[in-house]
Amino acid sequence: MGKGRADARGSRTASARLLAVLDAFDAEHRALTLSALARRAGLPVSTAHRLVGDLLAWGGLERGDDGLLRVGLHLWEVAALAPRTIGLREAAAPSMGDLYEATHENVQLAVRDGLEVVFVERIAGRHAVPVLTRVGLRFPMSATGVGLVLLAFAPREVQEEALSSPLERFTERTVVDPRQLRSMLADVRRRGIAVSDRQVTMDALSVAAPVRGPDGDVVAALSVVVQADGAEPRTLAPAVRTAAAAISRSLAR
Amino acid sequence: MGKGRADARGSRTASARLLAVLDAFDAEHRALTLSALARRAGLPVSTAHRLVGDLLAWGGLERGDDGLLRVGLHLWEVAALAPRTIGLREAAAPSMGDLYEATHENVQLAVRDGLEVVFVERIAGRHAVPVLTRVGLRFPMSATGVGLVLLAFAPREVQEEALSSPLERFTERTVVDPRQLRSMLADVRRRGIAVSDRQVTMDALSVAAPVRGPDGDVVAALSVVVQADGAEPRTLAPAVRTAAAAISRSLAR
DNA sequence: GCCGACTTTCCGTCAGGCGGAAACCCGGGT
DNA sequence: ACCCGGGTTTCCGCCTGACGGAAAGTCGGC
Repeated sequence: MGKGRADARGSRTASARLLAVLDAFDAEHRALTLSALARRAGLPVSTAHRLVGDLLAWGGLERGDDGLLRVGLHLWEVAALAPRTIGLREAAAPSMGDLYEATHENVQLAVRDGLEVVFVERIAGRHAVPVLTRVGLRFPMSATGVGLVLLAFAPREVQEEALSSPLERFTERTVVDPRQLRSMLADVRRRGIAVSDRQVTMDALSVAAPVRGPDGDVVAALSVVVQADGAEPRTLAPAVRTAAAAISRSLAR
Repeated sequence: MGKGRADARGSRTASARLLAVLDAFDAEHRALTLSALARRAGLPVSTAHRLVGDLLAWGGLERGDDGLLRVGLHLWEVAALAPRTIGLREAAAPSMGDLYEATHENVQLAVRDGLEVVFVERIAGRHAVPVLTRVGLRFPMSATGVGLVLLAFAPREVQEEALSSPLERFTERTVVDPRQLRSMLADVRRRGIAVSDRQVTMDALSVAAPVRGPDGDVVAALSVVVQADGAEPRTLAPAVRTAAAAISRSLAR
């Protein structure tokens, strides 16, 4: 019988099939052949072929000179209308620029989706520490600086759920004990700033602050990532906090 | 040919219907009620209702607290995998940052799609001239700086087609005579730089240079937009050209 | 020239998409 | 209180056009 994922294949709606085609792409698979795509989507090739044809015509996919299929520009255009993307970016860009100019380090903006954070914008200097986050990527909330902020200010249910599932470990310093995490979160709420010290990679440290929407609830988190050794988070905190506040202010209008 | 418009409603494939739902959103309509959406997509409400349901479940749309429908984060995630988005952005970010720091003006990156340019990235300072372009927006090629660059280096057929259709006018200085445009393009090719002087709005001027892919063909255009009066394009040109060259270089590896 | 992997076309079957209609919900006007 | 208009959601019978197996076509490697 089939391998794991291709099971319920007879019983999917037409839309689900089309969306499965899109889901076949991810950060490791940005270019696919038709049959690889069909395989990953759990669809017969002939079906995939038709759906891909529709998507190509629409601009949701494009075929490169090498014949491989990739995500298309038109899809990106409509996706760029997502409220927590464009709107936030526009509002955040100037302050992020300021912060970058002041620090010359990676400046990142992220929002929460479910139990994960999604990075929506990033300004990366050429001299900044290389980090493994990238725009469009998901991360668990428990490790990163932005994650701590977004978790600390998330609704109760979300916090409970996040704390009840086992915490993913990245480094020896990653916090995996729920009790310890809980007290860190309280600390974040009190100080309005989060520090993730080597919790995601051993050479990086990030300082994050909440960005608030018009009605005061936290809608995003801003962070700066710096080299871990020798860095002094205390000096960064005020800059990050004020930049985040500036973004909040421009969201308010 | 045409990207989907709302047309003959009976004769559409299932996928086309789903994609029509997405196309109902644009820069002026980022949040829609179900019935408005149905109207714009040219679909019966009940059909739209089902499709929207599928998209909500998948994360392609989300329903705000106000009950309105908006483009969802998950759609944006997969769209972020588009090659001419993420890849370019990553490569371009540092140089764009440098250019911004040197000028403190709007720095923009655009690619060509069909007969139009699409802006894929922009760094906007708080002191920069307000411009009407925005990330994710389309523009005709004939007016903007980036458009001139992308048109000048586009394949013959594209140039012919662009020159044969009537050119859109934005200001009194917009070039609408094909002969004149043709000579401007030759000039752009010769000098490796394009200047759009008040051709899109009367207060702005942009200077653009080509970004080349690994095999030497022009894949994008980089531009700086400045206040039109008093600006001296000649001083900007070298900076833009070198930044664009730096991006080309980092694409080559 | 043969073989394997991928792409594209064809077509008979029948699941499930489609959309009209009716029920439901909600706020605002009188 | 009542109705009315606009939106949303549910229901269900008809019939279309999606589905996918199979075969033909294409390309490249050995």
